[in-house]
Amino acid sequence: MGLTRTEIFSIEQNQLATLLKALAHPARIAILQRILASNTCICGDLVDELGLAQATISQHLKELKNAEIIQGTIEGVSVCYCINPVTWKLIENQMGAFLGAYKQEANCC
Amino acid sequence: MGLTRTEIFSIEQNQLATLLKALAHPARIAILQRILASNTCICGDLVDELGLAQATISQHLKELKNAEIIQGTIEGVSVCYCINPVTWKLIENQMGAFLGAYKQEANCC
DNA sequence: ATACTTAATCGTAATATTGCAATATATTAT
DNA sequence: ATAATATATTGCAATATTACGATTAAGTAT
Repeated sequence: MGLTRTEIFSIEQNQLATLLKALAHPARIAILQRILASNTCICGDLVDELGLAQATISQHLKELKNAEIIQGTIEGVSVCYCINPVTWKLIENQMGAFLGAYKQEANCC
Repeated sequence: MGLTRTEIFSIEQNQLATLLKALAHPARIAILQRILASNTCICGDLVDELGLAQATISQHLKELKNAEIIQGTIEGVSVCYCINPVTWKLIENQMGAFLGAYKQEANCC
């Protein structure tokens, strides 16, 4: 026990949960907002700007990369990260469908 | 260590992260989809329909309630859950702003 | 009151996450 | 080749999450 029983849920449910989990940390939201702000890619400026240790930032970046939410390219001695447009679109679509399924009705509990 | 350093992030970043964390589990997504499907409220049908123990479902419901994503009303011997429209709208707005901030540019890494 | 039904809570084991110092790796500059 | 810079990885401690059996609480029926 103590392990999410992914086998009893649909691919889509697991996929959306995984994507949301990757987003569900203030540091990772801050990292993404930082990337979104300067549309051009960014690297270890994050370490200076967020107040977290370099190892911690690197770990969060790795998680975002694993989820394919961002992608990084080596640029000389530093690494440039940017949004993965495919996954971003996927999140928009999946979340749009999920959130949009709610039709507010009068008779509720 | 081992504890999220919420103090270095903005209220909004922490709030969005908390909401997404509450959504970021396939069981909770399944529960919400079940509630969304029959717009009217639901109770322990969830225990029968999802393949998880009653205690586990109850715990997931509690988390969704804590995040104010759902609300429950006692209805006789059972409990009826439904979406909290205020929080749902909040998620839509916050996620919309967050995801919408991405403008796909040609020159990226 | 007793039995029954439904849901919440408690306790616990297994696993995952978060954060960071220390170290390793890789690229650039001298 | 050596030094400097930037990022990744490792190891570890603290904490959180997930799942479930067992129990409790609270309402309904007999």
